[in-house]
Amino acid sequence: MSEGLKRKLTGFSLRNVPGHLIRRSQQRAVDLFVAEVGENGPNPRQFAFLVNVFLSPGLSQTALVEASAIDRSTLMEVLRRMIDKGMIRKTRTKEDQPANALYITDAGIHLLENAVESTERAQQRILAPLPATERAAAMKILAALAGYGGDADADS
Amino acid sequence: MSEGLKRKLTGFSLRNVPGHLIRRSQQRAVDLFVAEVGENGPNPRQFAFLVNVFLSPGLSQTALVEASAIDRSTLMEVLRRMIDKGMIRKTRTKEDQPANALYITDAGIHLLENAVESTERAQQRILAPLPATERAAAMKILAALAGYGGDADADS
DNA sequence: GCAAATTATTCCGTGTGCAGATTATCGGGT
DNA sequence: ACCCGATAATCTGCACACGGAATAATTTGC
Repeated sequence: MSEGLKRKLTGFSLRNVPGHLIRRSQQRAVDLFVAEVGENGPNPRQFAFLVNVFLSPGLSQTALVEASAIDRSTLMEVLRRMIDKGMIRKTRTKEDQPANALYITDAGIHLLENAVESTERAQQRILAPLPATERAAAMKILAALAGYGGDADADS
Repeated sequence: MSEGLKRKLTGFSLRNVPGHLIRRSQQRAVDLFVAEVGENGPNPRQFAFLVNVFLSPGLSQTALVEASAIDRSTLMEVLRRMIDKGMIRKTRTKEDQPANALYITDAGIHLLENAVESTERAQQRILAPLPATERAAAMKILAALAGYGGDADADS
């Protein structure tokens, strides 16, 4: 029964599967981020979130879910930890919706400040295997693969 | 204190951060995989693992960790589920190391057989946002970003 | 033949990711 | 004042991801 399968799969290599390459790239990107920013600093998700809250203080969680592409359930956990560590402040806005308004704290700003440089280094290292001339093209390709197709809205 | 930060971060967009684009691409790739292969079929990790076990029966978990790029701890869980569902069989090889030898079952082969076509469709859809002429270049770039640099060994 | 080094597996704790159900808060209609 | 619908947040359950510690099986040194 597996004869046809064998024929189809001999010579098969994960290295020719786009999804696999993307996953490996993601693993490597996170590794480099952590290596540059370090244990104490924010992780990639926290960094993205901190930036968004810094740039748009007072937004609700839902708004930030869209801005930072973190699932709402995941965000609950991430937020809890960031609030515990004092990077973010959450206040129930009585006036508005049943929504929370989120603000970055001074400690959060400090953390962000320290992380900006190393984050940039990490991003450079992510693209480092590519010749400098191809990096812009790579970014375009990644944007396409990420589903950012000719739109203007969505992420910040 | 945050004045310098503001200068550095105004105009900042996650869309210009390679790591973010890679993450989004990965999310999209998994979505497409699940959409094509369906609920009952294997997920991307299971598929990669099944193929590797099918092509190299009797390998140990450690060997397969390297082949399929799944962390050893994660593999424990993934394996447990696959064994529960009867896709994989595990036997303690008394002769060899303190290692387990893994084999795909008939049910696993059947599952794999059903998933091959839809997996291919999923991979095509992943690259679909790119013009056909750029897809080969994209694969090269992804391989580089994944850290597959000019080697020959490693993954199957 | 037995203790020690070696290697593979397993366990544990923490964190991300996501879908579905539930709860909380508000506005409006009556 | 009370119910209703809408929206935001929260909770629950499952799955992946990964490091470090503990455990099991084997081989080597003596």
